[in-house]
Amino acid sequence: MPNPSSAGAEKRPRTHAEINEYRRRTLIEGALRSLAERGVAGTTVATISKEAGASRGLLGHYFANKDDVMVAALQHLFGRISESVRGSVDRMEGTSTEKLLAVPVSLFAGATFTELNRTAFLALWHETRFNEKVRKANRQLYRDYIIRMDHMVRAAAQEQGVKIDAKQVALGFIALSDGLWLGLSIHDDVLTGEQAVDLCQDYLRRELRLV
Amino acid sequence: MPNPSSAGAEKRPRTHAEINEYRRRTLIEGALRSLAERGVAGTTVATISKEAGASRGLLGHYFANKDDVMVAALQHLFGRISESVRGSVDRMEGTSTEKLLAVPVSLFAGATFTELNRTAFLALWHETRFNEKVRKANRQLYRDYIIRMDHMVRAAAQEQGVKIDAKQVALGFIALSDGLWLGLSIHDDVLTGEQAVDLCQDYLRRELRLV
DNA sequence: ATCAAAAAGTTGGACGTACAACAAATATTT
DNA sequence: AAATATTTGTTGTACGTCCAACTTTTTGAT
Repeated sequence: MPNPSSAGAEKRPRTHAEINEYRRRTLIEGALRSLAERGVAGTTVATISKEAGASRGLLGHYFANKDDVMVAALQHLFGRISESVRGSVDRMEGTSTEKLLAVPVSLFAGATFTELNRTAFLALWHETRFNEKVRKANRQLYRDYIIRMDHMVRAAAQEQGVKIDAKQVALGFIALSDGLWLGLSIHDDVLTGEQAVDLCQDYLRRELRLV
Repeated sequence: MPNPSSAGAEKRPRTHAEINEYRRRTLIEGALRSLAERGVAGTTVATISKEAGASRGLLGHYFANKDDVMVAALQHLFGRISESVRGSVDRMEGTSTEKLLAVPVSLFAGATFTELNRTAFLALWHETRFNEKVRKANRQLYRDYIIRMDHMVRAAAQEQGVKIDAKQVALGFIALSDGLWLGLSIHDDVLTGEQAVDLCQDYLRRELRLV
């Protein structure tokens, strides 16, 4: 009875409700670990189950099929990152502009910008293109993300008294940060997280006419 | 004896040299089509061969294994795009600044920014992360790409008489355009090619203090 | 120029592996 | 005891690679 590789010494759940929550979570996290380590082609029901410390068959008990695990994994990963960013931005004191500039900091911070998150994201981005269910889930997640960034940019622009196309700037920022996530994911040696933050903040400052 | 799906009415090659060139090319193009249509997990020796109008066994005659086909496909795709961009930029009359601003135009032009190119690139980006050979090939291609962009940015900056970190701006541009390629590849509805060009040119103009 | 031997190109089947999904049996909680 | 959780074995499919047979082009001796 192996435990999930990276879950540490968690107390074993006893009640059905606990078990259910625990298995779902560890299976999803196992899927993310497997995707990060082996990619889409190398991720199988067996590798996911092994990473989750469960048997092959158990996956079928919690998910209808492999595709559904991928959807859940995408939502889990996106949710984790977006909550982390939102949490650290909402918690801080400051103007709308300062909050906007804090987004890239949070996005490229150690807790979020991990090897696992980057590589799993790349794998799921790929999956988005070829898996109908994953594409639909991703579409919704991105829609919300764009709206949220649009609001933040709009607020900051109003604060600075500049008239800009907030939607366009939001899309530019998202494209830039996605590109940096992707680029750094592929070439670890080209760019550091600090440079990525600089590039994003620089972009936002210029659009807000702060430099 | 089926012909390659999209090759049209090409004359059948007769000499061994012609045959060799023809098969290599059609197999690589078949691999790109298969990757674009089916993704990494769905691309098999059989799908590549079918797209190329060849039998399964022939792939082994031209490539040592499937990985080598992927490497060749990446180099082919990257080379095709980079030659297209370089060609249209070198051909034009104008200042270094104008040439730099023409890069995104060429990058998001119809001939280059196709569904096939975008989707195949995403698949190969994914492959880069999990396939040693593909990663090495991609690393070299990107190194050259970064150097080329760095030179162009440096020349434009000198022309405008501004002092900027050319390497940083080059990386920012590459990240932004990669993000746009990726983003547009995933959500066809969010952004048009024209908007992508605007975003890239806007970025470069601000960095060059042109706005 | 001819034509048979050699080389290169090409095919489809065989082999061992591995996959996702299913099923039947066992263990644990309620 | 009933319901739920879990494991292991099974099934049919599909994979990459290898290979022996076959076809077409090239070579070179005449």
